[in-house]
Amino acid sequence: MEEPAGVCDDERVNRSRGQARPSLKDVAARAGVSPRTVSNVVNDFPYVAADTRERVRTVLDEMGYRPNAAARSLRQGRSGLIGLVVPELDSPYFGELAALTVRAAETRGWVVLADQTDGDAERERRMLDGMRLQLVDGLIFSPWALSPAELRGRVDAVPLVLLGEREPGGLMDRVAVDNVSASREAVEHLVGSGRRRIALIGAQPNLPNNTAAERLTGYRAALRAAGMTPTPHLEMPVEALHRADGATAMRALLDHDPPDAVFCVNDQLALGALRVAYERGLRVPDDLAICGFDDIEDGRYSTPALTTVAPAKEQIAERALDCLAKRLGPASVSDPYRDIVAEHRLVVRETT
Amino acid sequence: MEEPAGVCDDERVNRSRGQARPSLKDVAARAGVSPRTVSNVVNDFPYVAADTRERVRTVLDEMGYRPNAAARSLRQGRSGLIGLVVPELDSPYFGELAALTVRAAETRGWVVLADQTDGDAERERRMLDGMRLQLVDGLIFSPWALSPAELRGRVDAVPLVLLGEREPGGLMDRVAVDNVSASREAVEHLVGSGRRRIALIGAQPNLPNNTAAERLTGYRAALRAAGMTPTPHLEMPVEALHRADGATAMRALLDHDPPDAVFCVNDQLALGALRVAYERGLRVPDDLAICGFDDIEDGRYSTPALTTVAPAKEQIAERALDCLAKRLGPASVSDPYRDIVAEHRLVVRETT
DNA sequence: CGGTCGATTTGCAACGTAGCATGCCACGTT
DNA sequence: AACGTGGCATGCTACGTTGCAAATCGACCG
Repeated sequence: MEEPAGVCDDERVNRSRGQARPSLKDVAARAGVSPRTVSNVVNDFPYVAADTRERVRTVLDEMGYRPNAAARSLRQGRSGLIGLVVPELDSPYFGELAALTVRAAETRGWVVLADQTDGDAERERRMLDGMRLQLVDGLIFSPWALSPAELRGRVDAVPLVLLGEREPGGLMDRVAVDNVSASREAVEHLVGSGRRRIALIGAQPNLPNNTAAERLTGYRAALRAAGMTPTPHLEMPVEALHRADGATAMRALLDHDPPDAVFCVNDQLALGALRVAYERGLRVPDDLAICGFDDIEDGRYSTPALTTVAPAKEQIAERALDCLAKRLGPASVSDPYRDIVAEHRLVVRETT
Repeated sequence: MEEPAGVCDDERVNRSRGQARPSLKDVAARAGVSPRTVSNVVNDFPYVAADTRERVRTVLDEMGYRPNAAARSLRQGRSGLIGLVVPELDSPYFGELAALTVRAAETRGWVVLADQTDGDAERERRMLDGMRLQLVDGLIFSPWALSPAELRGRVDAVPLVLLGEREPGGLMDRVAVDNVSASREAVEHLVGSGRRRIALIGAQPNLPNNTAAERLTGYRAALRAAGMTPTPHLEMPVEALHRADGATAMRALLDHDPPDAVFCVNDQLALGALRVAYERGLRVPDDLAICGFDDIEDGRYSTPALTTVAPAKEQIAERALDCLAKRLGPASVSDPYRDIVAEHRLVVRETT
């Protein structure tokens, strides 16, 4: 480790590894001012003479100074990073959500650190308790396998916003659509178009995941409201919420007890089901109606195009960031936790 | 949470709200050892007596100590973060790539900071030069709008791996499939199945993006090899590489000069084209064959399922991380830059 | 019993930055 | 001429951590 030598004026542009990046001190030495003054220039502090500012700016440019994020973070106690933890980044819904979150965070000067848990409880725990919590100013977390009790038990001081999942103690901020109402509307739409044997794909009896459970609740409510009786064997459980699982469930349904409509708890399942309908030679929507949830882009271009429930994803991202911004503000501690309901709407396309 | 009594009174500024996270010093005071010893325990330094280690461990647990990432990063000059910069996180290909990268990085003890540029040149520049470069140990960058010349001009502070794009000077590591060969194989497959009027969707004449250009080259090569002459008006330009663009291009083709096959430079375009074929009542693959590129999951479940070129995405992620790991290692400086070719294979499904 | 060695523990310093308080200067006022 | 005053510049310090080297201790050897 050697000194950057202050006066070194050889510009090594194409060198594989230039010397260490200049610090405030290096710039200060070159500009003939104190490090503190350079800091004042960098941070646009008011009392800096115009010519000094000019000169320092020039040197800053020359030397290609960039603030050291670690030092800043250490000094100010803020990193400007927020964590986004979702089950999987490669599922369309979470991909879109991640994109929207990154975009929205950018306008607030935040950088997003994205992580996925693959729906694994252990990994979810690690995200909530692990070291990287010391790295982010706040966390947006979409739980999957972790029970609400465990969520409540977390000790950390970092502001946390839950997506989708409600934490029963009311001890955390949360943003989600009204899954029960939304599902109910969707299924009522199926009922309204004359369907009588309406199945559901996507029950997850062994997971504490509220989202699927709430959508199941809405489905049942719609059936009952129409004078039908929810039938257990029309409620298809799935391992995961991918296309393959939707396909498997659809095959099982068709083999045993063909319905005239399926409500799927997400679009991926619906697209899997749609594919199976095609394989079996069923006409959609004539022989079988299909409705999904999430309004992922794939569904808009499937053949036929998928009817679905569209949650206001931008709103979800924005509101989640709002929550964090509020918690990171001055009055953070005392504010009551919020349960924000994002909008949704039923988008009727060609599968119903 | 109880008030830690007694010895802790000498912490004055540290505890703002009684909830401040404990530092090594706090733990040390409570355990009756020096901060350095606590550090030794945390880092599994060998020379620590068994009972001391035990005692310190207990206190660490009690106080819920977590290392401060900023301080560590400042001290060691390494943050354990790597940046992943892609055009868009919500496009299936990059979503899958991001997921694989995050997963692979995890096994190496790295955390991924995901960013998207929306294909905007200015934003790409910002990513390459901006502050967050001071935050990450390395960068995996998938350029879109930035010209190779600009790439070369960057003052390199951290190791950089390019995805897809080749930087002509050979001054950077790069991982990509052999786009020319892969495209050629795909188009040869179309030729081999008797197609004679083979269009391409996805030319990007105004972008320096090599990927699309290379795939165009492969397409032309295959045609020539089959004794056909590439026709400009069968090479459809697109604004972006989304489904909508594929649909638009397909409509234009069908309106003016219907082909009997289309090779699309990515799957999203192909799915958009497929959708239009359906709208126009064309039978796929009888009337029109369609082939894509990327092997995104949607294509496996579309109706009919999409023939495509499958790049070895896991390999791309792993190799890119390999490059970074190597550059971050001791012999970093002198190593020659590598141009890694990832594998690919043609996956024939139902659209051809 | 002095000396040496290895095991264990510790103090000091520094990474780069920004908060705080103070010092310096020119200018205008009393 | 002494005294504010406001604009401007700068030391000093701490944020939490770890590399380095030195200090402490008991045990063992000659």
